[in-house]
Amino acid sequence: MSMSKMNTSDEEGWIGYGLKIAQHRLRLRLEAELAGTGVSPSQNAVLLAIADNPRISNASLARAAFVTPQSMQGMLVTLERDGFIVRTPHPEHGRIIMTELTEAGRTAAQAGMIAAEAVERQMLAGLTDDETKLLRELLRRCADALDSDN
Amino acid sequence: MSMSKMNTSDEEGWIGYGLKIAQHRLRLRLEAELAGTGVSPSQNAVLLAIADNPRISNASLARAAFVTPQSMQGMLVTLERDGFIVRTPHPEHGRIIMTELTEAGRTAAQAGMIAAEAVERQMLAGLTDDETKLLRELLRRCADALDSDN
DNA sequence: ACATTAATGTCAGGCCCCTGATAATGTCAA
DNA sequence: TTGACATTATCAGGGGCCTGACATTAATGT
Repeated sequence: MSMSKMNTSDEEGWIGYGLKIAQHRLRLRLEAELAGTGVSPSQNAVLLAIADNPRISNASLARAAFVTPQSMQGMLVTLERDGFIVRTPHPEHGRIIMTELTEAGRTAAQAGMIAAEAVERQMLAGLTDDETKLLRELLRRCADALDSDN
Repeated sequence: MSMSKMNTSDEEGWIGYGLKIAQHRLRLRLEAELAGTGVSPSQNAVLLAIADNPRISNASLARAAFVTPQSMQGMLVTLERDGFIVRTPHPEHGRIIMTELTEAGRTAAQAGMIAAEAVERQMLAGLTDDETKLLRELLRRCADALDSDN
């Protein structure tokens, strides 16, 4: 594989690989941190989004999480089945269904926020403030370069 | 949202979020680039791993891809069903099943390699060589900080 | 007013990844 | 040899994401 191509900056493999590893471990750590709450990392993100934006619609949640409405629909069905949210039709807009946290949902969201902050802190423990800021900027520039409709 | 919290380096949200966005767009771009080959990004990664390591076992592939043997098992079943690989029992070891590329698999792997390189280039188009090297190092340090068994 | 378009919610089906469980095959020490 | 342990492969079931297809409602243009 790749026999001595020491031309530019290809040392030690692709950035896409490092990206995958970092997010893989981030997910594992967050799963472990959320073990007591009964929600997955993805579900936790949805609960936090609802906490920040009550009575939000399925489509809006999907856009916020960068997933399709069908994917978010599946998550909301599960979250409602498990008692973390309730979904009620919009009083005026006949088609929108509002999603709100239950008491269990608020409890889980609060614990999930603490868990997410703890994992983020652990991930950045070895970085200085300047390095953290730089990393965020580099990631944003990579994402921008990959944007389909730039 | 986020009303002026200019304390340290928390500007513009979490690194975990930026990580998710970058990998999301990377996956979308790679899916588009692989559209003609009939394989997904995950399948492409498996084909490349087999190309680099013929007669590899399911368990070894799973370790290389950081997934469980059960997950890899599902992918191999699909790849064999679609004619990209063949799986034959190991002549000596009795339990191991060797995985090898078919002619279609080799063709797809070659096209997939080109596609992956193209997407990587696009992602890093706006970064200097030094910035690329720094990004790779920062990602590695983040992954190390999250390692369970460090 | 009417037709077209956009937005929303939903069902069905598939892929990728996970945990739990099972079975068969090395491997190695007592 | 035998028994404990590790490795490998696999089945079953679930979560999270996707595309395709559909129906309903809102918004818009003529």
